[in-house]
Amino acid sequence: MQTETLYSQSPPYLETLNDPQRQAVETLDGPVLVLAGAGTGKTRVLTARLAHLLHTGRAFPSQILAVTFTNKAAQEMKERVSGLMGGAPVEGWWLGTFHALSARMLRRHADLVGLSSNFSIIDTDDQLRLLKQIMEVEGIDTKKWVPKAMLHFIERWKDRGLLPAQVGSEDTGDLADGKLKGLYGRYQARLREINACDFGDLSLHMITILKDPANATVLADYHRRFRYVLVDEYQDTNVAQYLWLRLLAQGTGNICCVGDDDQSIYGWRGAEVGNILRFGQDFPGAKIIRLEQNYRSTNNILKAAHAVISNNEGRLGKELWSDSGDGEKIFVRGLWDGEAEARWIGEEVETLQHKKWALNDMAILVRAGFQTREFEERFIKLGVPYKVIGGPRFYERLEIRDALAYLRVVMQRADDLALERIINTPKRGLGDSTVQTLYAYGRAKGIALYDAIMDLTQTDELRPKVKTTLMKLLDDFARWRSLVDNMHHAELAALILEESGYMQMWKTDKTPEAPGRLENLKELVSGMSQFESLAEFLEHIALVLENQNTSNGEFITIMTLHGAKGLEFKAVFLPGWEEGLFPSQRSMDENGLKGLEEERRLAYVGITRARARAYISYAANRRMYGNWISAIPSRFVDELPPAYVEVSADSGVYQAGRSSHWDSSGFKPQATAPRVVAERKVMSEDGVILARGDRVFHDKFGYGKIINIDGHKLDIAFDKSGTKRVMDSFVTKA
DNA sequence: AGGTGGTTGATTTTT
DNA sequence: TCAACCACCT
Repeated sequence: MQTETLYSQSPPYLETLNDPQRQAVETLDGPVLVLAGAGTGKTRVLTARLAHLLHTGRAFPSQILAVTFTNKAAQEMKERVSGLMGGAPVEGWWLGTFHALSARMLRRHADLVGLSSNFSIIDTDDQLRLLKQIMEVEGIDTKKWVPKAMLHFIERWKDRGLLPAQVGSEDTGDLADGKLKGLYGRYQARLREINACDFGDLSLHMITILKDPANATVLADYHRRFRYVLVDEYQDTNVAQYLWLRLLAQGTGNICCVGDDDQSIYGWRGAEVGNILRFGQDFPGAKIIRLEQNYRSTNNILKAAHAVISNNEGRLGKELWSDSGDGEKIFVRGLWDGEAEARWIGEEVETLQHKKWALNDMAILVRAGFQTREFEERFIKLGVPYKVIGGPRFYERLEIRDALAYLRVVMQRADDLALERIINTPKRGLGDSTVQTLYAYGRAKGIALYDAIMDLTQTDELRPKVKTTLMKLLDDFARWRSLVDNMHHAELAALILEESGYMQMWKTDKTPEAPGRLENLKELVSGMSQFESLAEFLEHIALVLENQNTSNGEFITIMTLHGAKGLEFKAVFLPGWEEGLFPSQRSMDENGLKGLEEERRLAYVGITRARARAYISYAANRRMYGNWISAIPSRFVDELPPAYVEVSADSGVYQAGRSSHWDSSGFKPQATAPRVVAERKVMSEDGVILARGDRVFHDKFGYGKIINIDGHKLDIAFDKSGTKRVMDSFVTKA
């Protein structure tokens, strides 16, 4: 691709860009939305744009606010821009995730929302414990109202930028006996008391600060500071983040958002596709630039993906193309059951290996985590090395969280959640009842647990043994705290873990996990050295720590579709394309058309991960939660145009496409309602014509009666296994 | 404090 | 089906 430097007047980072890319880089003023389709060189544009701002002298690094969603993206941007700028590290700019940047700002203004600047950032686990405690105090039945579900509502309110007072009572309904709004208020108050924020608070508090006229100088200061705002993955922003961006970008109005509405797949955790769809209205005078030339996939793959996503209504619209030729068709395969599916994929993987394709070039992308098992079992049997991406992160591990809790209490004695976590770990004989007494006292006095212990150990209210233990614990913490400034934090951490008896606890533990946990603790301590201070380390743990993929070598990747966003593989396997599994029933039940469209975007993401080959499969029977479900192929399979796919099916399995003319009469799948088409003649396995009311026999479910006919799909009330939907070719007339 | 049986309920995940 | 959680028991 390296051509003559005929246009060498322009800086090198501009030369290899295509026209729209170049436009996206050079349109610096005013609001710009770059609609960057999959594989269209988004990162190149982002980094070139940053380089351009610096190169042209439009801005110093410190005048640029560049926001990403993940630390990985932030890191990559940092490295690549520095590469474009001739290797010099770019210092002093505001580049990071929404959360990290918000935290950085909030630490400067914490007092404006009643926090002090050393606030803790709590994770989901702590959030849940906190809410549960509040619910118990408020006398709400935590069986009937599951704290996790209640927390979900609170988080969605936060995502929408709503403070407790702004939540409409119609939003809460009878949730938690109609007390959820109040619980949200208590939850926020409690967070303030323990000087902590949850993730949502980071942006929420900043919005509160920035939009309060009393803090006009703070806002003005940021406006003066940030001349250019750049946002990656804009389709994943929630309303609070949108408000945050709008407030900060108001100064110059120079905001550039990059994203792809067709790849918005995080609606369930508050992302608002509407943000990107409404960009033109939200930022008047906005330029919209489309990147549609794809450098990743063949045209068959792009066209098939486009055909699927075209069924969505809420789109800005864009069609990818490539100059790399049509390539191979997508393989669509129907199989008998999940096991057959795994076997088939295993065979295809081996075939590709014989063709000298590397395992690292292949991935299996599933809708839900439980689907990985069948493939793991198969690959173990075949001796094919694989790796499942996902699962618990390092810092989510029990022992790491315990260790961090010790450090948190050292740093911030008001951190009740942390103290509660380790007060009796290792076992010190401080049971539930003791903790309850301490909490009750603290609540009554309105003081932190730590201070409650200080008070109560001065009295005779506690049993002597408990009192001594607590005094010893306070003593320990006081000593550790006194060492913070005089000792290297990694050493201090090791000392704390040793002196507290925490290390000893795992050394004496005889469970098989214990050695691994000790290993992790050592890793934690040694990993601390690369940070300046304990405070910086804790911030990093809370906001920045990545799941590192350290392992190398040859393996096929198994992961969820969500996890695959942004990645690409030469060959991609997409199993489980069945109604109910993908699109997920729950998604459709809970969010109707919106849910279905998000599932469809997920399908789009999946297909567009493939460079050269894509395999899509569905099983006619699948075991779910212990019983067999007969499944029908996903509607997304039907949405793949025959021209771009090669369809085949095991004998006895309904073949998508071939006989799909049954629904070719202008019939469009509906979002929520079951498909209903005119009743017509259908045939059993042996060619006998079936009608509603007929008794039939099914291999797995036994005898039953047809209660409804929908195309080739029959609703059958089985005598033993209830009503199920099966394909006509699976039954015989009884 | 530690073990057991019975119930429940079960996507997607970053920070 | 199966794992996680909790109430209850020893």
